[in-house]
Amino acid sequence: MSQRPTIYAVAKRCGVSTTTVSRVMQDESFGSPATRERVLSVALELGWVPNGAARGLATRKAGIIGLLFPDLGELGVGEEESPLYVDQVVRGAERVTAAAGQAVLIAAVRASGGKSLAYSVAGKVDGLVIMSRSLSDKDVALIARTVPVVLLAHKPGRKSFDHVVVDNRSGAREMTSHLIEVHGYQDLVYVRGPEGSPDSHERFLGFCDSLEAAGLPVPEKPAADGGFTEAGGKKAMWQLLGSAKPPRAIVFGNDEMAIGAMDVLNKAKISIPGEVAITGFDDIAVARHVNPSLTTVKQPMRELGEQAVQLLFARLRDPKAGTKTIYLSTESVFRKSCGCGKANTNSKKGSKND
Amino acid sequence: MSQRPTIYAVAKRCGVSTTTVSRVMQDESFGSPATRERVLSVALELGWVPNGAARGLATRKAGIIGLLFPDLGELGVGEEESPLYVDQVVRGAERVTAAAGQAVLIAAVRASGGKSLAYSVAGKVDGLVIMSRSLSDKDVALIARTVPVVLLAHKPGRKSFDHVVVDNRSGAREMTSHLIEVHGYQDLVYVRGPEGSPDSHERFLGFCDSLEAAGLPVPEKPAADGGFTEAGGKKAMWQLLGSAKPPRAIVFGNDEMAIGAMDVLNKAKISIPGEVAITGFDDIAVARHVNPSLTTVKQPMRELGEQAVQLLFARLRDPKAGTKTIYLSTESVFRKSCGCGKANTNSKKGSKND
DNA sequence: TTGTACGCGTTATCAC
DNA sequence: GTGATAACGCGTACAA
Repeated sequence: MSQRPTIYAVAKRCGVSTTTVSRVMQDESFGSPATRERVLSVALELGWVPNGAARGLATRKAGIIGLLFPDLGELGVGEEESPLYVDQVVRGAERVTAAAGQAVLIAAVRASGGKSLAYSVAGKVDGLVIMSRSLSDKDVALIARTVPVVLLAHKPGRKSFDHVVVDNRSGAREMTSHLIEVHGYQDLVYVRGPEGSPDSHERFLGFCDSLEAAGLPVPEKPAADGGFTEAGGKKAMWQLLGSAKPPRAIVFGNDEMAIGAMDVLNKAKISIPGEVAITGFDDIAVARHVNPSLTTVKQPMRELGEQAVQLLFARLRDPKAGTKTIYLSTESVFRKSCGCGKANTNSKKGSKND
Repeated sequence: MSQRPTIYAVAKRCGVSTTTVSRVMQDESFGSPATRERVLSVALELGWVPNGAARGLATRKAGIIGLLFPDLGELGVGEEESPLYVDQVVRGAERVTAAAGQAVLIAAVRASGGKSLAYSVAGKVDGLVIMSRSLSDKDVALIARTVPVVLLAHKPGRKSFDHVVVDNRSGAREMTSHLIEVHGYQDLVYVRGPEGSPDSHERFLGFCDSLEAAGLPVPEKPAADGGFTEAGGKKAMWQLLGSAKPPRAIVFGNDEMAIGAMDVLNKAKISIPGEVAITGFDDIAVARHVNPSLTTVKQPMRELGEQAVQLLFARLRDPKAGTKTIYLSTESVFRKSCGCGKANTNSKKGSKND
C-alpha cells in the first residue's frame, strides 16, 4: 500500500482545517467559491480520495450494498448458459445502487468456504441481497441478525424477511391456459426441474391450476424430471416418447430442458409444434434463436435486482418497518414452438410476441 | 443502522481482551482451544461480525477489489446481448478474488456522474481493474495515482500500466487464413464496428495480414461499417449485396453483425456458406444456435477477468515492480457458416470444433 | 464561515 | 498465551 495522502495533507496544503476539506467533499455548495476551488484542486493535485474505511467508520455507513448469489458454475450446469440470470440480477442491482451513489459488492457463495466469505462480506456492507440457493435458511437467519437482508426469489415462507419473488405460478398458469385455450391442446404434461426446487414446484402448481380450470385431469406429479439441464431435457423427452401415448404439448420447467427436448424431437423428425408443442420458462437469450423459436415465460430478472435493492434501501431507512414481499409478474413470450406464428394469436394483457 | 455489537462486547462477555478476540478471528490456530471455542460461540451468539471499515482502517487494506466497466446498456446496443461479455469478465474476476478471500466491488461507469462514482469506488478498494471504454485515458491516469490499476482490454499503448489484452489481431488472422487456406476463398471482405473501435481495427489488421500473406490484394479499409450491432450488420449486408460483385466470404468484426447479415441472407435465399461464407467474432451464446451455426473467434472473457485480478494482486504485493502486459490468445471455433461441417476440417493448434 | 478535538471499531506494538 | 494502548483517517458536535 503506497502512502496515500490523507485529509490532513490536503488541509495543510490548502491552509484550511480538515473540517473544511471534509465538507467541501460532501456538500456541493459549501464555503466560499475560492476555498472550494482551492480544496478541490489540491485534492486533485495530491491525488487524494477520501478513505472509504475511515469514512465508513466515522459515519457508520459503508456506502456499499452486498449481493450474494449461488455459484451455479460448480453445480455442473451447462458451462455458460444457466447462471446467466444471475448476471441480469446483478445488473439490475448495480443500476439502482449506483443511482443512489452507492456501490455493489458481489460474492458467489461456493460450497467450500462460502460461509466464512458471506460473513466477511456482511461486515463490509450496509445491507445484503441474498439470492435463492446461496445460503441455507439457517445461515440466512444468522446473518440477518447482523445486517439488514432482502431475500431474492426465495420462497416467501418466513414473514420475518423482506422478499422479492417472481410469480412463477401465475406465469405457468398463463402459459398453460394459452396452450389449452388458444391452441386447443387437451393432452399436456409438465417436466420438472431438480428435486426440491421451489421454482419448479410453483410452476407445476400453475400448470395444474390451468388443467383444473379447463376441466382436464390433473396429474399428481410431473410427468418427468429434467433436472433443469439440457441433457436432462433430452432424457426426459426420450422417456416421454417411449411412453404409451406421447403428449400433445409439453410444458417444461425451464428453457434449457425445452431446448434439449427440441433437439431430440428435431433429430427424430417429429414436428414442433405440429406433432408436439413445446414451451419453456425463463426466456434465456438463445430461446429466440433455436428452431423453431421457443415460446416461453420471461422472468424480469433485471427488475428483480432493482426491486431488491430498493427494498433494501427502504429497510435501511426504516429498520423497524414491517417486512414486505414484492411480487413481480412474468411475461409470456409467444414464439413458434407452441403453435403461434408470426401473427399475434393471443391478446392477453402483459404478453408479448416477437 | 441497528446497534451492531462490537469487539468490546464480545471481549467483555468472554472475559478476555479485545486483542484475544481479534486474534481468534484471524489466526486459524490461536490461543487455547478453550478460549477459541468461547470466543467463537459468543460471537455467534451476539451475532457479531468484525466491522470491515474499522478493520480496513487499522490494516490499511480494504480486502476489496474494484471492477469498473462501461455501461453499454446506455449506448443503445441490443438490449441484452452485447454487454454480455462484461458479465463473463465479472465472473472471472469474482472467482479469483474470492479464492484470495477478498470481495469484488463492481461499478458501471455511466456518462452521467460516472466519474465521481469512480473516485468514490477508488476510496473503497485496494486496487482497481478498469475495463476498456469505462474511463477516459486522463481519468485513468488520475485514478492510477491513488490506487493500483490494471487495464483490461485497453490498447496497451502506455507502458506505465499493467494490462491484460486479447490478441484480436492474431485471432482475426487465424480465422481469415482458415477461410483462405482451408476453404480456398479468394474474395474476402471485412465489416468493421463503430468508428474508432480499437478492437475492430486490430481485427481488420489481422484480416489484412492474412490477405497479404496469401498474396491477395489488401484493401485500404473495411468494406462496410456495421457498428457492431445486428441492425448494422443487416445494413452492411444489403450494401454488400448491392455492390458489383458480392464477396465470397465475409469476416465480420463481431457476432452480432454476422447474425444480422445471416438473417438477411437467409431471407434472400442466399445459401450460407454455399454462396457466401460468414464468420463472426466473440462467440456469444447464440452463435452456436443460429442457422447455420456461426463460425467465430472466441474471446477468453472469463480468463481476462481472472488474469486481470491476478495481475492486480501481484501489483499489490510488489508496488514497485515493472509493469506487465498479459496477452491472451483467442480460440477459433469452426462451425458451419464458414463451410466446415461436423468433421473437423482444420487441425490448427488452439482451435476448436463443435 | 471556519477550526478544535473526540469518537468510530479494529489491529498492531509492546509489555507481561 | 494474554492484556493494555496507541494508531488508522475521517466526520461532526461544539466552540470561536
